Amino acid sequence: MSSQHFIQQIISADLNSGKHQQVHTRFPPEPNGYLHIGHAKAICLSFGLAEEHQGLVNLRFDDTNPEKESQEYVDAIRRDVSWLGYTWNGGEHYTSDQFEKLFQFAVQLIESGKAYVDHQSAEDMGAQKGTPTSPGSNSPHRNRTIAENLALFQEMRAGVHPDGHCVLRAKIDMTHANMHMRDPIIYRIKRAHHQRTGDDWCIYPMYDFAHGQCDSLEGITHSLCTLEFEVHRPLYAWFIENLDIFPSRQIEFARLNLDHTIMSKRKLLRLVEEGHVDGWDDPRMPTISGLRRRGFTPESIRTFCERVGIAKRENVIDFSLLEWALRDHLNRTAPRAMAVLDPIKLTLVNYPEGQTESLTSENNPEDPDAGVRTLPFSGQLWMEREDFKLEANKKWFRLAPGKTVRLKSAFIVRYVDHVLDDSGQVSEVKVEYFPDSRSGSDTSGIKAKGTLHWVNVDTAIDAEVRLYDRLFSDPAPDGHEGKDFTDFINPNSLTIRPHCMLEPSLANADAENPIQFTRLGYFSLDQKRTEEIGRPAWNRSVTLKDGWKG
RNA sequence: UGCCCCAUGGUGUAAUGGUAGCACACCGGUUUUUGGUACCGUCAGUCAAGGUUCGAGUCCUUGUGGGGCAACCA
Repeated sequence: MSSQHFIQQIISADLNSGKHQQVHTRFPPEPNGYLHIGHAKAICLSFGLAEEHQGLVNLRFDDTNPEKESQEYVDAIRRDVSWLGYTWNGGEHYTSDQFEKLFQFAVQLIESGKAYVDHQSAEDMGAQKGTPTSPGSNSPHRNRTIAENLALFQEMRAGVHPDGHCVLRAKIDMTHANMHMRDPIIYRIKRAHHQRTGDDWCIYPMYDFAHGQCDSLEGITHSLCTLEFEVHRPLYAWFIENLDIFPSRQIEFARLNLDHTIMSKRKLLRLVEEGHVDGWDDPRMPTISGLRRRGFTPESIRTFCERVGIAKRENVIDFSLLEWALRDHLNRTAPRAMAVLDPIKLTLVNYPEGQTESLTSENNPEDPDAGVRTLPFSGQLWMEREDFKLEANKKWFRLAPGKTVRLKSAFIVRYVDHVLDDSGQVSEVKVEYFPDSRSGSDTSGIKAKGTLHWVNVDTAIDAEVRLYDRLFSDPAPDGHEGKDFTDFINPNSLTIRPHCMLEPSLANADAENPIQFTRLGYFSLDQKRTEEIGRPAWNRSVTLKDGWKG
């Protein structure tokens, strides 16, 4: 029995005490942006907890601010949650479905003398609110009669008053130590077209007046949110108590922070709008859609979220944990293939002119069931530029004058000569091969320390490969006062290799099945870019761990 | 000069008054037709001071440090 985090403990206690018979959670995004890895943590938590207890999860779109929200975001959110592998078995809900009910709640509050209409300007109300260290003061409209408030609120709904002319406030305590309890605004007038309710409403409830009540109406037992809502909890409970409805409970946990990236929707939106990235799904983005396009798997993200844990303390997770989760999954599942990213020619001087042959190679040494594939081979191959060095020491296992290496799943070869191009760069390496060193039936007795990947020239696929580095060069791009996070954008976050050489089996690849390019990393086909350029384009999702301390 | 939350190796997270453990990262080794994987090992931690207790990472007090709270945003 593994240990439980504090929310699991609360749930166990509630189940054991009989407070609840079933766990019912919800994931409540505002459809005003794309989901990111931080949301993935919240999703895994709420869906995971329900799964654990055979409970229910609702997907709820918190759409109380029509000016910032849109259907595009609703669709993207649905897609991302599904992709992570979760099903909202408690149904799909919208706060806007409850607008009428919420209006009635407000009326109920007015009728019990706990809400009033205020006609002051935003500035005046702000001034009366006080500060965290000094109490606020009462509005001159605070003691209107119930009848007056009822009439005015009906007028607000009926569109009698212009935008911003008045608001409905809860009557709590203007001297409360918690700013959120100082007569919070619960309804405002806003003539904005809502993507679902159209122009039915010109007044919209505020977050605090909608969230807890929706939780309650949906029968949510445990309403999980991030720490910044901690100070809202007394208000959340106040509405539920004063409305006398199902007692959903809000519990807060620490949000996810990742080093070398940013996690605020507002800032991610700026990256998109200012053209720093290709869009919300740019493979460098920490969005779910970006990670998906980058080649991350749902399994890896879920593993990551598990490892990150749940607690109340502020945290910054190493990006390497995310990379580890991906490698861990793909090492077990991704088929291997060979590709040369920076090709130079490798000529076997003693290989019979015009001859070709077929070699076999295992698809995944970690998984015998993955089978084998055939590789065309000849005397004309591509090899990686960085696998050859003119001057090498004893620690260099790859090709160099005097060195002998194994070509993966093929033959052992020994350096003979090399050719320089006009600019003095190595353009071709010539080697002799040992016919009796064939992989699987090696009788040569020759030992080679290094193994190189290669691709046969005649059958190679020409492809674009996109290599990514972190988007920000600073571990905390938004943590510097006086500096904008865009100041820390890494100018080398994307490297495009326009003409790479891939083994022919990769002709059948698709975006859903990541591949390990032997010795290089995990890669996945980029559907969008492939269509754009009319030939294969691949993304490097993550490199292999590089144990070489050269 | 307020209120609320938090504090365990570099990072994250366990230990529910009774042996401070796990993972990632780092470093080293073994195996290896991927300088990958796997396996083994090293390094490294309870913010401070008091108190309660046979016994405190855990409970209490005070301090220190970090975070949050004053949108007609969520």
